[in-house]
This record gives sequence, structure tokens and C-alpha cells, in this order.
Amino acid sequence: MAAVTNLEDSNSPDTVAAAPRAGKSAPTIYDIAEMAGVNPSTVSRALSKPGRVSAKTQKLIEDAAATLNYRVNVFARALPTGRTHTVGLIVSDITNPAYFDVIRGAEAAAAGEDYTLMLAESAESAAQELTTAQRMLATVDGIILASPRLADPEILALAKEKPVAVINRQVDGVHSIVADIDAGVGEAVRHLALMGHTSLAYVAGPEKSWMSARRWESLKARCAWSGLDAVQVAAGAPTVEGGRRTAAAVRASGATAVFCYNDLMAIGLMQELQLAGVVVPDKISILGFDNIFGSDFTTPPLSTIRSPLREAGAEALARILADLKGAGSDGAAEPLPTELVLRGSTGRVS
Amino acid sequence: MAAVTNLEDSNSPDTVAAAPRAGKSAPTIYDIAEMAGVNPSTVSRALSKPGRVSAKTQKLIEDAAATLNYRVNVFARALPTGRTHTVGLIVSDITNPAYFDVIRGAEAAAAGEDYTLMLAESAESAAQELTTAQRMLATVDGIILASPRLADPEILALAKEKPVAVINRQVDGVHSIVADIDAGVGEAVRHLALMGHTSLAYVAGPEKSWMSARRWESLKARCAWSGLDAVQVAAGAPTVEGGRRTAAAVRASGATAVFCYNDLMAIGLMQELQLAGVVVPDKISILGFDNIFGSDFTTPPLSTIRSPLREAGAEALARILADLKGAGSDGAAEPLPTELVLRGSTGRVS
DNA sequence: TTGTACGCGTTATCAG
DNA sequence: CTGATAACGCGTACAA
Repeated sequence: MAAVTNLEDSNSPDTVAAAPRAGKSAPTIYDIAEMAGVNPSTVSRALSKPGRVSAKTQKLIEDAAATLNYRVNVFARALPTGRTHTVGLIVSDITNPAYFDVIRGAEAAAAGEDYTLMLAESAESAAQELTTAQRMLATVDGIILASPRLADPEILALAKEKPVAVINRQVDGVHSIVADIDAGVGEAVRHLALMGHTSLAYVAGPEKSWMSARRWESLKARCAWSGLDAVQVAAGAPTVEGGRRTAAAVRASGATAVFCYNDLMAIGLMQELQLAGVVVPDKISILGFDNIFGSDFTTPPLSTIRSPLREAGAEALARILADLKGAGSDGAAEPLPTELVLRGSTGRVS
Repeated sequence: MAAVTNLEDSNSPDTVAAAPRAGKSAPTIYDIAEMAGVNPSTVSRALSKPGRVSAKTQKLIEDAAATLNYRVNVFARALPTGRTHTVGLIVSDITNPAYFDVIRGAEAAAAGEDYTLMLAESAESAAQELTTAQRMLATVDGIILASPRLADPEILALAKEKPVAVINRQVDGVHSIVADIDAGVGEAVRHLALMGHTSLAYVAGPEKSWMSARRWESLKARCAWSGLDAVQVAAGAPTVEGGRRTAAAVRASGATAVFCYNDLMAIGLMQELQLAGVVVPDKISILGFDNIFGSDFTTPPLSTIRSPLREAGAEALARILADLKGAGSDGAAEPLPTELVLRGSTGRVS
């Protein structure tokens, strides 16, 4: 394996110019003031609160700013105000495709309001989530916690410092964005009952996951209502590997249909089952949650319960921005719906 | 724009319950100075360059900082220095799992040096990439461009302002992290020849992708050397959908083995082919590049050429940090090898 | 080795 | 409505 970073044999890797210092520094409001013939403070006003200056000088200043190609220095602005126009988003695992949409939703919402999103991951660790959040707190105006592993009191403590919104979690006192999983679960259970299933199982996710417990409750309740059996047979890391490890317990349970905490686990479970010669869905039906990217790569493609992750990300950001703008009233938000996505991993009981 | 904050823990605290200070606002170096009985500037020195103060006062100051639970105000620090301890990373598509490892590699390297990573995506658009980069430029110390769609001159212009490193691209004059694809391609072609294939095809990615061209060149050269036919039969967006759209052209080509620009396209192509009743690999072998998360979800699992993405991310960050530290021209970088990952989508020619 | 004084770019508080 | 001036917290020549 010969080659290298600079492939083309020309090993001139290091004529690379080192951090050059641009000769002229960026234009400031003083430059604009001079050009427009007004006081710097007037420029500041014109550029931040477009209401407190006369229309004439406003235009004068804006023109000058434009020709100078002026851009605010966010650090200088953050110093007196403490505001950074930045919102943090902490996800539990950046390699979980479920967060793609959360990230994109939040990012789009942020960009639309001229905010910047800061992304961090907690690697499924409550401790790391806490230190990350606290570190972020210094540089952001608010924080979004997606599927947090933190305990409620810790989240509330965070919320005392700056606006906080949680996704996939219900925490009284902070903005909580939770999808209405009952809808999707109801659809799924009804469908499975129609296919002849009477004994369902649930493979749980991390212990600290509020959402995992919630999904199990929803499933249990729905099954009780429909007169089906439902048991929680295993738990594990919310990853493909974690799903694989639950295969033995799932087989032992005798259930004919299995809900997994998320698609990743469902995929892992299905892989392991197939490896052992269990045919899906003939022998056992498998369902995931989230409808992540890649859940249709499998054979059979995974049936799953779609969550409105993108909308959740956008909603979380909107709530924080509302807090920031003082419009605090976090009135009741409409529940975000879930729905059954039927693909090949579920079928008639044999 | 999003950012990945590093997980580096700043102080130790947490056990300290009592609020260290009566004042509401965060402690500053003035508070520390007062408590330690020294001048604020001494505190500044002690906290930034641990060499310029006496060991005694150093400890005095550090103790005071600890009991005060002091944390530097990054904005105040950025103002005089222009340094933010932040590096930007722009990827072309955040939903492409290939970037997982790039992101993690860069993040880990950043965290290790107490830097923070800012993440943004260009959505495969050169224009958006440029505006994003320029926007970032104001708040980061350097920028990493992963698979940039920008033209060379534009990248060089960026590099004139702050340190820049590109991944999957060779740009003379800026740090270029490119894996040795010849190694993996060589392995793959040799394997296919052994399996009886004589006519290979390449499905290209985006036109602006330097890496796509490079992969095609490598394949072409290797085939020529081995006496095999190789043609580029199609091109498309580097996505699953893009891969699907190339199916017709691929079938028309008559090739028995197809290299795709990346795994996403390979998966899409395989799906579309299978939908049309073409059996993989019996009728046609398919190979991807990158070995992304999920490339083993398919049936058959995808054969692919693994790229050291994580190492690339780490390397890119290291180069930028070296620039920042003035140690500018670091010697030749270590080679980043690629290798063939043989799974089920390749087989003997029928 | 440590203290003094000032600047970084912006916003906020007063006057006018 | 606009101008002057004082913070904001930190780094750093320049002195001492």
C-alpha cells in the first residue's frame, strides 16, 4: 500500500502556505460611520434594530455597509450582549441515521432565522452529555437535547441557565417534543392482529431512554386493549450490534412478532436471526421505530413506525427561539403524528 | 452551519454545591486576581501560557480559578486574538454515512487538542459551499473541506484567509488528504479478473467531484495494465436515487462487473437491477467505494473498497492545527491505504 | 517575574 | 432621532 495523502507523486505536500495574515482587517462600524458621516453608535442601532433611526440615515448606512462588504463581528457582539445567535443540539449518537432528520430540521429552522446550529454527541453517556451540555452553555443561546440520557433534575438545572428543549422525552417544565407514538403503534398492532399474530414481544433500548419505556407502554396498552399478549423480552444498546445480541432472547420468547426500540436494533436482530436460519417474516415478523435512512436496504426491507423527526428538530428550535424572543408562552403544541410504514419484514403468521 | 463541540472537560467541579460568588455574573480574571492578590494580567498569563509566571503564583491563581469555578469567556478571548479554538468542517451531504467517520475522526482530533469542530453541509452545491465557507470563516480558525465541489481557485482563495485542508481532493497549495485508491482498486480488479470478468464498467459521481474522476482514472489504468476492458457508462448524483437511475445504462453496457463512485450509488443500482430481475452477483457484480455504514445491510451485502475516512478527518484537523501553531510545514504525511472488502455483491462471471 | 495601560468591535446608557 | 462615552473580558506591548 504505497501511497499517501498527496497522491500525485509530486511530493510537494508542503509548499502549503501557512496561515497567511490578510493585510487589511475587516471593516467595522467605524468605517461605515465615517463613510456615511454619522456616529458609530448610530450605525450599531441601524444594523441591529432597524426601527430606531430615520429612514434616510438607515439607507445611508446600509449602503455604506454593503459597499464595504461589512459583516458583524460576532464575538464583539457577544461580549456586551451575551447572545451568540447560536443554538446547540446534542444527539446521543451521531452515527444513528435517525438524527439526520432532526439535525436537518433544526438546521433549516435555524438558518431561516439567521441562527447557527452547534452539533455535539454524547456517545450514549449521561456523564458526557452533561459535560458537553455545560461546555456548550457558554457559547450558545439555547440547547436542544435529542433523546437525552440525563435525569430530569439535571435537565431542569440546565434549563435554569438557558432555554432548553428536549426531543423524544417528556420533562415537565421544559419544552418537550414528543411524537404521538400511540397512533403508529395502534396501526401496527391492528395490522399484526389481522395477520394472525397473538403473541408480541418488545426489545427495549437503553435503560435511561425515556422513549424506550414510552414505546413499551404504548405497545403494552394497545395489546391489552386488543387482547394480545405482549412481553418485553430483552434490552440492549440502540445499535445494530445491540440488536444482534437480543436474538437468542427473542427466539426463546416464542413471540411471532417483535417490536424493536429502533430500526438499528431491528436490523441487527433480523441479521442475527437470518444467520441462524430463521426466515423473516415467515417465521417471525420484525418491526422497528423511526424509519431511518437505510431501513429499506435490508432484505426483506424493514417495516417500521415512522417518526416525524425533521419536524421535531424544527419545532424544538422554534420553541427555543420563541423563548429567546421573550414570547415565552410555550402554548400547547400539536402532537406530531407517527405512522406505520409497511414493508417486507412483517407478514402473516405461519 | 452546525458544530461539533468537543467533549474535553474543562474543570473538575460538580462536587461543589455552594455558589462560589455572590455576584450573579460569571467570574472573570478580575475576580481571580482579587482572590489571589495579583494583577489581572498575571492571571491572564498564568491561564494561557503556563510558563511566564512563578510556580507559586501559578498555583495560587489556579486554586482561585478552581474555587471560583472559572471558565474563560471565549468571546472576550477571541476579540483581541482573533482565535476561537474552533475548526470548521464542511461536508457535501450530511446524510451520506461516508462522512460519519470523517466527522468522528476530526472531532476526536479536535477534542484532543481542546478545539471545537463546527459542522456544515453544502448539499452538493458549489454555490452553497462557498457561502457556507465564507460564513464560517468569520468564526473559525481553519476549515476542512470534505469532497469539495468548489473549483480550485475558490479553494485557494479561502486558503489565503485561513488554514484550509481538503479531503478526497488534490489541490496544490493546500493540505490535501487523499487516500491511495490504487491499492484498493488494484486488489479489486485482480479479484474480478480471477473470477473471469473481462469487461468492467464505471458509474461516475458528480461532475465536479475530483474524486470521481480520480477513481475512474485509477480503474482505467489498472484495467489497461491487466488487459481488461473498462468503460464509463453513466454518471449521476452520489445518492441511492442517483444510482438507481443508472441501471438502464449499466445493463446496456454489457459489462459483467460495475464499480460505482460510492456505496450509496452501488446500493441504488443494485436495488434497481434486482427490481428488474437481474441477479447479483450471478448476472452482474457490483462494487462500491467507501464501505459506509449500512453497506452490509443489503442482500447480497455490498463488496466495496474501504477508505480510511476516520484517519483522513483526523489528519486534516492535525494539519490545520499545525498551521495554526506556526509549525507550518510538517513533513510528509503517512500514507492512507485503501483496501478491498469482499462481500456478496461480487462473484464469478456466469 | 509582575503591574500598567490600552485596544479588540459592539452594545447600552446617557445626554442633547 | 442622534452623538458621546462607558462597559464587556481578555491579551499584550511596554514598563517597572
